[in-house]
Amino acid sequence: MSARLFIGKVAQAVGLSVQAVRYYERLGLLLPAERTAGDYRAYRPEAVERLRFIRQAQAAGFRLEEIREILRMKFAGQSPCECVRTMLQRKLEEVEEQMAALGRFRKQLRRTLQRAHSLPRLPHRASAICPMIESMPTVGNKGGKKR
Amino acid sequence: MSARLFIGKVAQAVGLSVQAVRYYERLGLLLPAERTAGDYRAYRPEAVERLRFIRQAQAAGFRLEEIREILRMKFAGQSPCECVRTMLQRKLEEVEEQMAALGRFRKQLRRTLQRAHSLPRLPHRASAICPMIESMPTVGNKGGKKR
DNA sequence: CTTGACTCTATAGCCAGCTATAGGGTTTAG
DNA sequence: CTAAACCCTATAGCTGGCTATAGAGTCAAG
Repeated sequence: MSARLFIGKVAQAVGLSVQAVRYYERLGLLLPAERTAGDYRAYRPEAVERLRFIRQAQAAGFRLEEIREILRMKFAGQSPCECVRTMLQRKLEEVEEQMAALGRFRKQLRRTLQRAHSLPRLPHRASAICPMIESMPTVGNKGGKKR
Repeated sequence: MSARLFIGKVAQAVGLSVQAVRYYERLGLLLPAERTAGDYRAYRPEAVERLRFIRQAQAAGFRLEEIREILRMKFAGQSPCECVRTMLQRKLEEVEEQMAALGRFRKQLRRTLQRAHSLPRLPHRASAICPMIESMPTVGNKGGKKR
């Protein structure tokens, strides 16, 4: 009789918005819940756990699509752990890369700011827009973003 | 007579797509070019320099909106350098923050992978989806992205 | 039975920086 | 004069993870 939760309760329990929960369902992260006669989603408590898992996995750096795959595997009776380990490994490498890129960018910024002290304040060459920026080497990458 | 470049040449000269150049114009980064009788944009060579500056500024980590402001200042006869310095300073702080967040995330990942070696391979508790992920502490932030 | 809180679907919008497409017109070498 | 290569505007779509809105229906307490 009880043990059925409407979406608002479920969302509240995990700290998500109602729309986010519906969104997860649309993406296939959440199995479609049973419905009441009036077409309300009626969740069982397991759904809350599943949503909590989703949040955990997000915190672990997984994208929703990846999470869906993990859940699908589990649902298919497989243990996703081996695969998850591989994914985590890959994440780690990505993070390393991002950090390296950010580090390069930071160095760049520092040097530019350093140089700023020794540049003439005003006026600039007429043709220049801002020597501070113009004197920066072009780094093909804008600071750790993909592209 | 010569010295007029159509958009394709200009784009090619700076390594942008034609659409990107038009997009910059729409955003106000590029002054509207003169037009031929047939409504083609006819650029003078300065436009190439301006676009190059835009790329530099992008590489410096500025967003297009910020670049537009810098250019507007210059156009208004002001020296944007002081302001640019402030912006660079702020960028630097942002980068520091991002790096710190990434560092925390990396630590997290490493610990999780470490723990993976000591976890039972199979089978998991029925209720668990993946203990590896479930054993991770929730870190409000998914690895250095904004949000 | 009313009322207010809740829910439903479907659609559009946000961020940033573009790319892709449709359906036309222009330029210029040969 | 033809034809290829170029250009024009306007609109829609991409990425990812949502949020916001409209317009309608449902649930449950009193």
